[in-house]
Amino acid sequence: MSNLVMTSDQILASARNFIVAGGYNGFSYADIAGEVGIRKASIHHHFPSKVDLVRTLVAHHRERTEVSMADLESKVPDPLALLRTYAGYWAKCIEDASMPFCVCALLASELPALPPEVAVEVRAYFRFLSSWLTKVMHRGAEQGVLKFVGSAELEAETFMATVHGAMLSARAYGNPAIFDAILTPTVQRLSAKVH
Amino acid sequence: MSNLVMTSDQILASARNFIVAGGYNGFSYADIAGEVGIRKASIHHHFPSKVDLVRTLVAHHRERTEVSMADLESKVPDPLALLRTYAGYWAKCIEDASMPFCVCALLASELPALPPEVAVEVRAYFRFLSSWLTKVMHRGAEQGVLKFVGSAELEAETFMATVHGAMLSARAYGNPAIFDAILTPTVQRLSAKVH
DNA sequence: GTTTGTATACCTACTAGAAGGTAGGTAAAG
DNA sequence: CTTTACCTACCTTCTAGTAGGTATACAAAC
Repeated sequence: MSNLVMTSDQILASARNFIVAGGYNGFSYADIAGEVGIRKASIHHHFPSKVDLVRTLVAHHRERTEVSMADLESKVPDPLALLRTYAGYWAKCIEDASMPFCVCALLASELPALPPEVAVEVRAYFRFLSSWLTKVMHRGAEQGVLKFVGSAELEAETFMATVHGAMLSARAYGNPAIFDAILTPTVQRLSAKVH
Repeated sequence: MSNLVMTSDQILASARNFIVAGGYNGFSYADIAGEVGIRKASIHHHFPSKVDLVRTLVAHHRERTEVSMADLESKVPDPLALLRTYAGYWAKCIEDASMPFCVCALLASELPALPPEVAVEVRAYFRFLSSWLTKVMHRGAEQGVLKFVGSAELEAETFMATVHGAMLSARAYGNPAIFDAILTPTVQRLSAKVH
């Protein structure tokens, strides 16, 4: 049983890496089998179809993100510090190449060609992230630690867009540092202090 | 000859639509053949390999973008209006679904899995767009029509990231309006007037 | 405490179809 | 009579997915 969980986790981790590199159609069961060290048919034992595999992967990713965010909120109460920590988390993932792109952002880019079951999960991730950021923006404005012109919703959407776009630029330039170069001033601009 | 050009243009247009929907591995020669109304082998007559086809497509896209931008600069001299027009162009493409995503942005997202010949062209597009936006930012600051804290380069990178991220959000939400909702205030924020 | 049943985790071997690509032919235009 | 634009027919490799087998573990039944 513990062996099962290990292998299925290895399959999910391998699939995540492949998707982050090349999207839904950028990998095959044979690729994963080669990396994990099992046979193609064994992957079908854990995940009957490719759709099952990727749907599970995205659902788990969203659930883990939800837990991480709740965790972060309790540890880092200040909304500005929260945004800094969030941006810093991605900066680290990109810089050490452990997760050079958000798996959901990549899948979202090919959303029209995605199996519907996967598309649903991807949209759910975006909705969660957007609502979480909106909450943070709202709280920051209330506490007077964040300052912006539009609504909290709009500011959250703009922030999320900048994060995803900065990931893309880091990849296009082959320069991880550009992510932090964009995000640090973007977070700073939201600060109510100095200016 | 004119018949040839027409067909090869149809092939490129079809390939562009497929890539915009699902990326490099999201379509096949059979898909294009079906859409254009010719046989698979005929595509190989115009483009010997898939790499040739996509490399040509991206190269043409960059060249046309370069011409369009030069054109735009002569018609719209004001840097702020230039940014507004650029954002408005994409807003229109997304809203009428004629080009709901930038083909180079999509390919950039799967850059690590792309054939090197294609990757080179995609990076060239990003470098061009970045340098063009930097030029616009620089000129805008000189003329006193644009105002920002960091360097023109950084502001250009941030703007480009926001554009690409806003495209992604529009796609993820299935809501074209979110692009304009993000971009209009983003451009406005760069204006030296009012605030 | 063997035996028997059942589930898990993997395997080899296979299938049908789709992938990119080739060989070689035809019809028309210059 | 050569080039262009297209075709049919084919090839090889890869694709997701299936069928059916084996080894192991952990039970309950005798």
